[in-house]
Amino acid sequence: MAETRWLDDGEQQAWRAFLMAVNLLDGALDRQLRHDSGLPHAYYQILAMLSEAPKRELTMTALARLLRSSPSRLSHAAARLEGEGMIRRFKRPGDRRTTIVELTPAGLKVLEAAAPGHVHEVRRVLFDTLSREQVAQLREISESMLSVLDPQGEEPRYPDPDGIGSQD
Amino acid sequence: MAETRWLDDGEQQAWRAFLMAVNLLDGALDRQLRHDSGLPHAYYQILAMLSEAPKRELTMTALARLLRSSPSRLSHAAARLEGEGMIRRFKRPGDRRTTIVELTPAGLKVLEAAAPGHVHEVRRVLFDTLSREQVAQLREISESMLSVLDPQGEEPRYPDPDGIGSQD
DNA sequence: CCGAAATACTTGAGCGTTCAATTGTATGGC
DNA sequence: GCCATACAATTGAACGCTCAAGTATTTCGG
Repeated sequence: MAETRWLDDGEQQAWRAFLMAVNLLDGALDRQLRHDSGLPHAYYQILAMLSEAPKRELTMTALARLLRSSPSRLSHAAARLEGEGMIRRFKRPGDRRTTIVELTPAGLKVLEAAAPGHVHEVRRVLFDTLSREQVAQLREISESMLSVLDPQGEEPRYPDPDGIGSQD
Repeated sequence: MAETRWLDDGEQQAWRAFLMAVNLLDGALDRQLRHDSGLPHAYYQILAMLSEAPKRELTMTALARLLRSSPSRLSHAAARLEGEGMIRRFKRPGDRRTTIVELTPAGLKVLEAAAPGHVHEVRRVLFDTLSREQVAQLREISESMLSVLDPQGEEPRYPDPDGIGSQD
């Protein structure tokens, strides 16, 4: 391997600040959601994603792909969420490998109850502190990272027929 | 609570991209470090922080503060790292509540061995994809978040007497 | 000084994530 | 049609993190 090119001062400071911020951000969101709704952030995202899908259902694989989650992680999560009645799982007729996950009315209720507090927290720790310009910058930076971290990154766009909308 | 102000399109897209990116970034760093050195990213950060401290030692509380880690988390981590001989813990003479953590030569070796691969990965997924300007933007955005997430945020500056430098 | 409160850290249970292995099902080559 | 391969999802163990509770020590008010 070639000689390591260490981070210069600017990079170092950006990196450290970024790491700390992300670390704390994640903790804050998770804590707020867990406290107010009993859901970890990752589980909230599952419900949110389902709520926007046509018929509020997706295959496990599609859902995992959208959330950039491993199949295993999703499977474990689905087990809990199904046990609590927030989602339902059933095999797709015609391909018995495929499992379809559907958001139940109970799950939708939980999501809708959790959404306002969550959005409030996202605003508090992120958007309220950033200018409109910084939001655009953050988006470009994030997409830049995604181009490396997830080159295949498709982001299927639904017409959002009757999901509850921009709750995340 | 007042009517919820949902995220507008720009915010929504920035937020989603940011979430995915951070999620994948964290996974990538953790995977690389675990694979190449057996250390989770959080543990690597502990060693890195210690390596920069005077005499390569800090109290548990100071270390936790610097890493924005809970005392509990650090305590668990220290137990494992000590068990593997990478750090050493001892009581401070004069205040028997206080525990001092010291990076051992063995711990420093592990850190130095892990550093190049880690920095390479950080470059690959972050700095290589960003312009110099974007790095500055990311830093400001991060510090903006920190002002809310960690208002007390002191960042003690050591003269870096003989830590191995900018390995993180 | 004495007891209450603060400080410093540790512990154990519960939980989500990861990784590797496993099961079951569909498909493509021949 | 058959078998190897790919695909879809699940499982269980290991492990790090969180939270709440606990231990030990020090400080501080009256």
